[in-house]
Amino acid sequence: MYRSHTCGELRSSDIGRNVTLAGWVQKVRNLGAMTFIDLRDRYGITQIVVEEHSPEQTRAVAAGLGREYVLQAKGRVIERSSKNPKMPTGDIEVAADELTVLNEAQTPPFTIEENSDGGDDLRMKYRYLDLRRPPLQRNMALRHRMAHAVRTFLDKEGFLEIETPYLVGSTPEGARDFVVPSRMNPNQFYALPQSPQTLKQLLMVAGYDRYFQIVRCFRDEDLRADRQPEFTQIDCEMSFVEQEDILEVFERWAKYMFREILGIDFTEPFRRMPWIEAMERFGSDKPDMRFGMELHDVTDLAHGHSFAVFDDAEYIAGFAATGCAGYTRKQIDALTEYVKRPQVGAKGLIWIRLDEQGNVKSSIDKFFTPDELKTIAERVGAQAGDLVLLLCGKKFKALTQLCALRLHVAEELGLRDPQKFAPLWVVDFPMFEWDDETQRFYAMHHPFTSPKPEDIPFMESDPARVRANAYDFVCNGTEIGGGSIRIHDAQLQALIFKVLGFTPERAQEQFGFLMNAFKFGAPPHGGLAFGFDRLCSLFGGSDSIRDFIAFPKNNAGRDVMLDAPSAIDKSQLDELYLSLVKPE
RNA sequence: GGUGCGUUAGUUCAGCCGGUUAGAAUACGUGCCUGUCACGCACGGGGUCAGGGGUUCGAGUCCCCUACGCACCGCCA
Repeated sequence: MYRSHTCGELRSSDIGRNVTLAGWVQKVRNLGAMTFIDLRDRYGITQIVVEEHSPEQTRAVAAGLGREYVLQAKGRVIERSSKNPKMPTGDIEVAADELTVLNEAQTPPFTIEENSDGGDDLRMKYRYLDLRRPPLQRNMALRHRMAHAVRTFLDKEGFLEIETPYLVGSTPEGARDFVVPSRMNPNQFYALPQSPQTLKQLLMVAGYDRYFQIVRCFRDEDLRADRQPEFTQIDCEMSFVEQEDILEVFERWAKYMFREILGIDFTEPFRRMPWIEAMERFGSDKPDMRFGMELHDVTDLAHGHSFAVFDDAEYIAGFAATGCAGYTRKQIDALTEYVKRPQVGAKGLIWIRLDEQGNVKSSIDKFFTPDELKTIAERVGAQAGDLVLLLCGKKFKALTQLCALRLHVAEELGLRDPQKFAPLWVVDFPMFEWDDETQRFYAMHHPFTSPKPEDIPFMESDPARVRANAYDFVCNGTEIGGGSIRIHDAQLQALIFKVLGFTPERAQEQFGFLMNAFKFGAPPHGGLAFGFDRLCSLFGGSDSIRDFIAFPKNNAGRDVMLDAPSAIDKSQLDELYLSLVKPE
């Protein structure tokens, strides 16, 4: 028996027991006649004490220990003469009778403690060491508990977890596919699924009216802090449902998750907001609702004052930065610099200061009377002590820039509290999105999304006007999930493909399997998928999903621990009928 | 495909306007220390300043290229 207890479980009630612990040596504090050893496993840390009267052999082992040695300690639980209230096990320690080194360890390249001294890159290279650290172990445990809670809830609701294949066919729309060559089918390729979208719709045709899967998805696109080439979705689909039925089930699910995992009760229904309203009030289809500072259109008030910047702009809007009237010139300049960064892309920033006495001061004093400025300030909801920030330009461009500025100011004001959660549903997304580059419409969600029945008449005359039965679940400015009611009618599906510029032949070639299936009795259906990694990072209070994935990829999509991707042997290439071309 | 920032001891970083022997903290090693828990004290070892090229009497420092890392834009139905 290697151990009788873990390193996290002994308490003062265990005093007097003979125990055996095993774990990793986190720290050795040698005081001369006595030595303290912090022994760590994933359950916690227990202090082992070796004293002058301990057996000679034990003292010798203690003297030779290094960091991360794997150690077995046998001894008696005793009360500490000086307790450590910071540790759960801080009232006791184990007086070692016998120490056994189960394995030695090289000195690790960074400290394996609550807060490591190692940088991201190094910790990624030695991920197995980083994963020993308590924060990562908490994250992995959180992820496990969340996956478990998902399955518990959906099982109770009658959902079946059904696995779909990872080797599937390539799809032209959407993200770039990862492809896998087929040895048995020369010059042909599988693709790894970007999502099991069409497969789960086929399961609906097959009558599995409540399906879910916690499933890996693959997209060969550039990475971000919250984007990995392989990521995990909670993928769900239901038959004989309308949008309202799906939102009802998954709102209960989300509340269940908040309650089970975080102990937070949401008694009120989640907010709902049409897409256009989210864009106009927050400049984003995933607004952060933890704080106010909503955007307001002031175009009518701003035009016609001989201020060319405004008069030339299609849209002028802004918001009141709460309590920022005291911002110095330097701070306002910094905000101006911020919006002028290429990532934001604004040309400049207009401000109106509304001080505590109600006086106005503005960068556009020359063009507006104080009363006119006050009217603008009132429109954006400014109170005394606020700083009104205005941007202008093309409508959605200005709104998007204002969104960035709003989040930036909120960050500065500490309003983006990771302990606070503001969930909402964004609904009524547009069906199509125009792409200037290719001069055609793309499906904003995906081409199987159903349009609002009342908008179908505009499908060919004014596609931009058509709204979809599509919805996103948003929390704290992050898109956590999204879905739609699908098309189950082959004719309507054919019409959508037409609007998207598919010839009937091409639609048949790419999605024939789905359209054929729809001829055999497809039920009305719809569903949604949640980004599980993002959900974990949201619940874990972190911005990076990498902290919640055991073995993530770096910025360039590389696994620096495995050193993948890598070259393969000529013989492997030959088997696959592949030859390599030198990159430019 | 693009933009910005970065790369100096095992690690995290400092290193001014280009100047003579490149520092700190921590980790590591040795010794001392009976209540530590960020133990303390003393001593010690440890550097291809990412790589290459250039400017200069002289480059960690300035310029160019490359590699790598991070963040972002494009992209992500």
